[in-house]
Amino acid sequence: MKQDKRRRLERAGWTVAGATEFLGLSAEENRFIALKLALAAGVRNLRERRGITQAGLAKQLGSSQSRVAKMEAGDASVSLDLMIRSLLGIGAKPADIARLIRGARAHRAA
Amino acid sequence: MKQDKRRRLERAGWTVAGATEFLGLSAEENRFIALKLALAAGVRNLRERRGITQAGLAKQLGSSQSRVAKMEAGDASVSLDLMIRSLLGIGAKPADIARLIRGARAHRAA
DNA sequence: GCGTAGTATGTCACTTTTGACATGTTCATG
DNA sequence: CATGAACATGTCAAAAGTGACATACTACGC
Repeated sequence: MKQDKRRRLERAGWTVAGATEFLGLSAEENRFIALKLALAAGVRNLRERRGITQAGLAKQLGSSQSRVAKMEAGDASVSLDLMIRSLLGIGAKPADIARLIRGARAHRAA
Repeated sequence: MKQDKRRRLERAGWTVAGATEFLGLSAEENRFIALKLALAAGVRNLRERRGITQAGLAKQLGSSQSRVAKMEAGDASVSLDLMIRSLLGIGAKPADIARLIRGARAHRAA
């Protein structure tokens, strides 16, 4: 399970080198990643709900399909800035974003 | 008042070129900036509450005093990533961050 | 099978963000 | 008014993030 989580994170480009907590991620790194993953999921959900494609969203953001894909995959190479911009771009309100963040949990392995 | 707001934003490095809404910022740009400012204020508040200096926080983040100062000033050159990391670094929980975001209002001029 | 629409993944030149440093400001205390 | 501590502002080389593109995978209708 831990191996599984580590592999998934590394797959997404996260450097799982590290320190203290239960998987070698500090409590804060862990929270930060959880938060990004929550937002990533939020983008995908909302986008699908809106019935638009990654390419569509990308165009509307002045970005590219590949970037949107990476974003939704929780790739380490995409910034929170882009995620938040995307959410706003899809029409999420600050309250919606707040909800996503509040709901972010250090995710347990599948 | 509008002039005042514009000047304050430009002072902080924001490119206030633009488009549609009441100050030439689109609704989304506007929300995005408001959100950053809310987080900036949150960092300062929480840091002071903790009684640590900018230099102290910087050290703990592996950053520098000047960057923390810019961040708290809402400078356009600092990313959401750094702000969120800072909040987590000070000990804010996701719920706290969510509260800050939810409370973000497109700020009216002074 | 073949084509097509949507998504995933890798790479890269270009841009933005970064930490570091210098330097300036403010304000309290001797 | 010196000295020091905390904060502000500017600059820059290095690092991280970016859009774009190519290309691959998947699933559906033909």
